[in-house]
Amino acid sequence: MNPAVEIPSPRRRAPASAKSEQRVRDILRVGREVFSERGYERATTTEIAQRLDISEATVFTYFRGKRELCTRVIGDWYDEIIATIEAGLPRERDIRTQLQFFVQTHLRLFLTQGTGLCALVLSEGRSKGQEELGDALAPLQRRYTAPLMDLLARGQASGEIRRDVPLRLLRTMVLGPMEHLLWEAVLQQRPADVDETVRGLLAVLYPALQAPHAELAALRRFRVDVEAAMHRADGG
Amino acid sequence: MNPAVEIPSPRRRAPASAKSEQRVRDILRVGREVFSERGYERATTTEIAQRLDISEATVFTYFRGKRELCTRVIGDWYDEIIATIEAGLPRERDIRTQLQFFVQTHLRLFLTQGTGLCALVLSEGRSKGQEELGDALAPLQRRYTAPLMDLLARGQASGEIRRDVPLRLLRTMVLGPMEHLLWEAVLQQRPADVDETVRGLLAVLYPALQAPHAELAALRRFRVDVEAAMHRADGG
Amino acid sequence: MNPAVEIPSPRRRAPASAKSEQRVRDILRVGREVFSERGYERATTTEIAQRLDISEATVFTYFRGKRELCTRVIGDWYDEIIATIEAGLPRERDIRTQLQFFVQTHLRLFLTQGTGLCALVLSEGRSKGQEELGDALAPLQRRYTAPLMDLLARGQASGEIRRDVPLRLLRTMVLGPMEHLLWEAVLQQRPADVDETVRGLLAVLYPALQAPHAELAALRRFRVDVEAAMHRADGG
Amino acid sequence: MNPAVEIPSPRRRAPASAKSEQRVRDILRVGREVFSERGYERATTTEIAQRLDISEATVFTYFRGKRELCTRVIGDWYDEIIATIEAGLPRERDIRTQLQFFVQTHLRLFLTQGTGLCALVLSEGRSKGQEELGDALAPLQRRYTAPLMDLLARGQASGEIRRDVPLRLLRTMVLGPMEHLLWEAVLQQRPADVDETVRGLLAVLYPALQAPHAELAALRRFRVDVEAAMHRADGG
DNA sequence: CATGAATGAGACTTCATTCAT
DNA sequence: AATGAATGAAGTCTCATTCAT
Repeated sequence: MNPAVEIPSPRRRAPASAKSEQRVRDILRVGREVFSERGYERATTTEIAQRLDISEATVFTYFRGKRELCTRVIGDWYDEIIATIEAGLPRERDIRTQLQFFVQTHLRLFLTQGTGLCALVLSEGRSKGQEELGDALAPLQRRYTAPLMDLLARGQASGEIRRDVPLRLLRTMVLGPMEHLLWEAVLQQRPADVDETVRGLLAVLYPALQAPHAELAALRRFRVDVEAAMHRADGG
Repeated sequence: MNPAVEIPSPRRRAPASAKSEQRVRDILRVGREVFSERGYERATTTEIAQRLDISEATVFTYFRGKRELCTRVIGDWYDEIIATIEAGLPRERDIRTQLQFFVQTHLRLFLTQGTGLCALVLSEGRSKGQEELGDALAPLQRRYTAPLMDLLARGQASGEIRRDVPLRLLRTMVLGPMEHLLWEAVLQQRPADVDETVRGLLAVLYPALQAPHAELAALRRFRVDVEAAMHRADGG
Repeated sequence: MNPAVEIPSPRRRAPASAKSEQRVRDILRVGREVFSERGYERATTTEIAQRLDISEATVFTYFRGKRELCTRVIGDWYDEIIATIEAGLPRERDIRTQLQFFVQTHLRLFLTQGTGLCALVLSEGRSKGQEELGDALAPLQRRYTAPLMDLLARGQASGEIRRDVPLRLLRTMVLGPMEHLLWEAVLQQRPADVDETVRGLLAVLYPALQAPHAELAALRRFRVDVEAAMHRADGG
Repeated sequence: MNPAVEIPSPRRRAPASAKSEQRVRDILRVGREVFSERGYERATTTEIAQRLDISEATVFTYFRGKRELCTRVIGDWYDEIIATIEAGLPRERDIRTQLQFFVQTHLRLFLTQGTGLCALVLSEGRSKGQEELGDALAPLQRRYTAPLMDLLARGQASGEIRRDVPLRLLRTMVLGPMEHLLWEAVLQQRPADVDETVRGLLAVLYPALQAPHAELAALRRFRVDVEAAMHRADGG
């Protein structure tokens, strides 16, 4: 028994019934709105409560505090993204197609509902004095980039992706431009044409990732294939 | 001098002596430190004043308030970057060399002191009720990317940079990975070897920007056209 | 540089001018009132501010928080007691006289203004979760009992106090009844006749402390001395 | 049963079944634990409910509120002590033996679970706006010290205890050191050897309470008279 | 010009208590 | 009888900003 250790008085347990689960969802939903609109510091528990027309105390019945709520908001959002990617990634297709899916899905999710959250993560996750949040984010960040790393690794194994450059750098080449596009979108409040952007991005990006001469070979094969297909269509 | 922030706008007095100007510079310098270390909300006028060993009230003698000080800090920072790039860019050398200078200079400036300011801009330019700042930022953002856009355009003109992709996208391919590298560096507290990093980045990046050989270019265009046609057929 | 260490934003320094010292004194004075009337938990910074007709924020300009204010209040009070004892203790007189001074001074100080503070220290200094306050008190507690321990030790050296019992127990025999008297006074809100009480207490207490047969010897000597004095008065 | 707290006073229902009584006992038992560990203010109904694994609301079904529960807890505790002493006191033995029983029983009861409750009484019986509790405590306090007073009175009657000092003071000499020992034990987290402590305490204490020999008594009275006369001459 | 001093406004958080079910 | 759920009221503390000197 160390006398210097203060035993904290136990917190109220958050209920777990159907009704309360709804409450949790409501608070998370509105919390996501407010945090993404205002950022962590400018978001207030008061505003979250007001938008739901509930007492501020109720928010604290379901979440230990502002910080935990924010962590949950971000965590849930990551989970959604990760789930969407993992569920939809067309693993049987070629690497380029998978990459395109990856990029497109991300941009769509971010641009349609997530610019605020994106900024939240980007700015709150890194500034000094936010290590708790940063720490909570680290594993999510890993799970979040895992599919991409895996994709690139498989590409290297199959020879579709160049092997003369560390994976880390390739990842940077993919995520970097994506983030930059988001940043532009955030600053300009302009929600851009995702599909068009993705096509353009891939056109520049993929050659950089390909094995040095593979592109030429692939395009030639492609041309031959298309030609053959046309012949089949014409003649058959 | 950035037009959006150049009015000193003191509330009661307009100091113009040499001593006053030194004060303004001091406050801007320390303000930059503090804002970049802590972000806007977590930065306090108290801390800024204490680091200068002056009274908090003095800060308010020279700046209308925290917000204005922050705007000036950001504006000055942009000005510096722009000036450094514009002054040093070796316009007589080939495009790759110029690009390398651009990338290297940026990474150096950012890694030295700019990651915090970068996040500051990101988080402040956005959230609700901060439109003023966002508006003040837009022209800076434009001037800031101008040298790069110019560089890429000259590259296209000279045939060193591919012409089959919009400039905007090429810019994204340059700035995106740079920013991502910075973000990684900050999160991992690993002060990265700038020169080494720049070399690696350019090795992957430049080929993607280069004008491809004729056959390659034609094949690429072909592929893009087919894809677009497919999309039209699919989506309508 | 450990990224997990959060650098706290620096606190405002408490001013040190004559005016501000007066403020500190005022707040300590009223803080002493309120803490002693209500105990730590029920005392509020709001009430302290209201009684002084100042803003609550002002209290926090001069003290880091409620806890620090309370610690200062208690510390100052101890200091007063210690100073009074140390200054007034008649070291040239016999042990009994010194002990009487010690007991009397304490009871007077406690009963006239300190019952609330006494209860504050007794109850707040020991309950779980108050270790910070308890720790701050420990050295005071030592300084506070030091004169008594010294007194008893000198008594043992001179043969006036029995040596067959550990000092600790003797100290308990002195402080215990004193505290009990205070406790009674606190609970009954009855401020008791200090002088009368002290005389009675000493009459019972001192014999218990004396060397087993010393009392008899001392009283005999006393009687002889008084008689001699009377003779001198009559005859001389 | 303590008259001041015997009314169960449920707000809406008056449960009287065996099951209900068990609930009341459970809550009182755990309430005692929590109040004694944390003190009144820092104890929470949440913690009491959680330790019993019942709903907070249930506590309020059986007690009007926190305050009433606390009053009952204290009352029951007093009742227990009083009952234990009254039942076990060996009235047929000599006074010293009875006193030893009294002291030993108290220390044991206190050290087992009572130090917190002791402080609880001390802090709750006092501060402003708590007069109700203080009033409820007074009769308990009286019943609680009654056996000791009786003991000492019988000692005086039989000549075993000195008669030259008011009973009240003798009581103080007994209870005071006991309480002080408890306090030390709590502060030092050292669970003291009760039997050893009691022996030591009695060895110093009892002689002080004993009727002195005739000469000694006369001399003591003489000394006190002289002192009183001096005081009259000096002050009054 | 510089600042010591003060503060209004508001943030997060806790907890005893109520009430419908 | 028991409780899930909600909340009013209150408390501590922070900070940009003002103003007289």
